[in-house]
Amino acid sequence: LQKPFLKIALDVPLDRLFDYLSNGEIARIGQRVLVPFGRKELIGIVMGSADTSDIPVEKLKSVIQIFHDEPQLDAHTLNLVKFSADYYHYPFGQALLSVLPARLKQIAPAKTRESFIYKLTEAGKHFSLDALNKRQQVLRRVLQALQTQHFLTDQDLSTLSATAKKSMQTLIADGLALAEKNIAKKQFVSTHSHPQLPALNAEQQAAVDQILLHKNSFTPWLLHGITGSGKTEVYMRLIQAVLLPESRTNIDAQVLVLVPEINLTPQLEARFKNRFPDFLLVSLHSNLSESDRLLHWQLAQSGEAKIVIGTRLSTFTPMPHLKMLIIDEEHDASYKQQDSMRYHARNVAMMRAKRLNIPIILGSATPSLETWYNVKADKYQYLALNQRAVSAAQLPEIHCVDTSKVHLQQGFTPQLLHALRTRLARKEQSLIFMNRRGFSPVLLCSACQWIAPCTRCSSRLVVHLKERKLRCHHCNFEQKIPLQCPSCGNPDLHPTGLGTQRLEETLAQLLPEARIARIDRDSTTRKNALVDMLNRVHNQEIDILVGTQMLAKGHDFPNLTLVGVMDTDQALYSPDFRASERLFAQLMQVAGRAGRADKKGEVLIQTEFPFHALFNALRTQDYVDFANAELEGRKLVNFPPFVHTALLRAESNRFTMVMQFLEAAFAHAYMQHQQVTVYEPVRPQMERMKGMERAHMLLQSSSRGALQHVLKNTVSHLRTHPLASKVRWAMDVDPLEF
DNA sequence: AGCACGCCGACT
DNA sequence: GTCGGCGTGCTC
Repeated sequence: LQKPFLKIALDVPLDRLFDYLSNGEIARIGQRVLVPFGRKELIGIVMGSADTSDIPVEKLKSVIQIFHDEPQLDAHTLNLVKFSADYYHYPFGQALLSVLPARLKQIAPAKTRESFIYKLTEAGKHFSLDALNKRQQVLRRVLQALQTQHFLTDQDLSTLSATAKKSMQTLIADGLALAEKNIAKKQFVSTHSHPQLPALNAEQQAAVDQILLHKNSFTPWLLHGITGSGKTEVYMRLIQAVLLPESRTNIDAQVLVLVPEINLTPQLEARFKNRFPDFLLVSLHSNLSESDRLLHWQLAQSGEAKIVIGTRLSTFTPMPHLKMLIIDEEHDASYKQQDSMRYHARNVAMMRAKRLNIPIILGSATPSLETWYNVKADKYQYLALNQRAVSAAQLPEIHCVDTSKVHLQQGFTPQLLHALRTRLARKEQSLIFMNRRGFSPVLLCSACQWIAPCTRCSSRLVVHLKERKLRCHHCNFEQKIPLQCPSCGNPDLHPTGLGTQRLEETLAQLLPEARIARIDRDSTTRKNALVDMLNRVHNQEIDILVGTQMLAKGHDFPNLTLVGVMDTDQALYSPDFRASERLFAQLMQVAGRAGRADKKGEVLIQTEFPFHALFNALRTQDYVDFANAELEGRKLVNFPPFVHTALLRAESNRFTMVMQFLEAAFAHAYMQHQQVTVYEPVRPQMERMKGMERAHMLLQSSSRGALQHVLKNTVSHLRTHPLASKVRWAMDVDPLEF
């Protein structure tokens, strides 16, 4: 680009590009630049050039620096971000800059950390340790390590000794060792030998064959496999086929695997690394340090990393040779970004696959209804894995226990207690699962029914007995437990409701001989606490596990044969129309924890509604039945996925401003298009949050195009509205929660 | 969003 | 006398 005016995208909430004078150097589209902006300097991305500018020339500033030595963002990535920014009605510049790792948004030129691997020279190989002075201990150890391990990384050295790097420099100076600059091999090379591939069952083989028949064109697949049916093995076979094609035409292929935002990433990563020792694999998630994040991102962008495993934030990572997309647990809610650009990673990935004309595989045991709807509409191809890959493993038996008909002992039915005692006697493990929502213990006054509220949120404070504190789970506000009721002065205040803490204590009382561990957000805040706890479970040091969602995923406990589900009834009749979909997915997952090895599992669900359709479908582990019925219900009341929705969210410390803003939006959007229904602004369940008053306005249409049209007009109108800068607002397209 | 400029109240 | 409150307006 040699034209005099450059169009630059910047990380500012103004939905336009900014014109700058070229500094005379040749800039390319997608290149990183440094420009003056107001009183500051900002990093921007070159989006184009022009011979003219709408801004008077005297107001234009000049580009400060063009980062010539860096690779620029490719056209596909730029287009994908452009599409997403339009679809989610978010300023393009902010969307684009958010794709970059934070290091690239800083002014200092991004330096890739130099790293080396160290080897012995020929002289070093024949060097005898006896020639060393007795006091040169570190030197001796480094040499010894080199002679046994062929090469060492910087990381190896630092674990060897704090001064090992110095010793290595001595060895290099003496000509005994040499350093090879090699980013890629640094911490990624695995010394494992090729493992024996596990045999595929017929369904797995069919899935692999089918997908590979269409591996060179855009084909969305739903891989529907129950827990333990071997979805991951199917992914790995596909990756292998894409990275190592028989007709070596694709030698530069890359694969992106998206996973939910939970701590199973390290396990999955290890499994993939072990399977593909010859391919550079990198991960991208929020727990990486900034420098690792940059390094991994650059390795993906350069094409050196062949496999990228990442959470939602890696959706837009540039990958020049991307040949296949895999979305594991595609129904997981963590794929939806809940702030800034509120994109859905699965849907963006779908668009990415379409534009690249490559296959995309959505894997799940309990697909989202949206995906199921697309399967039924023949938009996605359907593949089922109905057998557990370990053939000896059996499905658990699922029973409901009617809590309305029996006497409860502190929340427990006699049946569940009996089942727990049986496992204790048999030295098997049990899991007590509860849905956190609404069943945390609150502080209740026995005289006037006062319940301790949060002053900043419309929620109740949760009792934490061990810390003797009340805490808000939304804003982390804390206070001491009051000695008497602030409303009537009654000193008799007690915790009510079944929190996990109370559950743990109750169980300890009822089953004093049991060794109990509680796993939830409070008990696992310490680093490694979760890992320690899981290890204790594996070592049979725990009889009963008590916990929330965290337990439902990814952990395999061979000796666990009973799952008790405490109380989930509020989700059955929740005002949130997705609550039952989530509950079903959760219970399917937690049921999968029971009896994974050769021991048959049992699941006991305590409920007042044992004949609810959801439990019927669960008993037979029949997702298809459940999904069809649920879809039918959504169709009757015209809910997603039968209509497309968008939610204009707004909040401010002053409620009247929120409403004024939303009323203005309503007036503008209402009756703008006959196919789009606009609802009056209303307050959400959580009307107040962190001291902010909230409200929102729903827009809905059976036509995505019509809805987009109204959203576009409304958002651009709102951007110039005087209240837009006083109210915090966001357009949430395809919202998950209302 | 930042970050300025700008005009009115309680402080060494 | 000034330090600082946050209202308004701009950024190529």
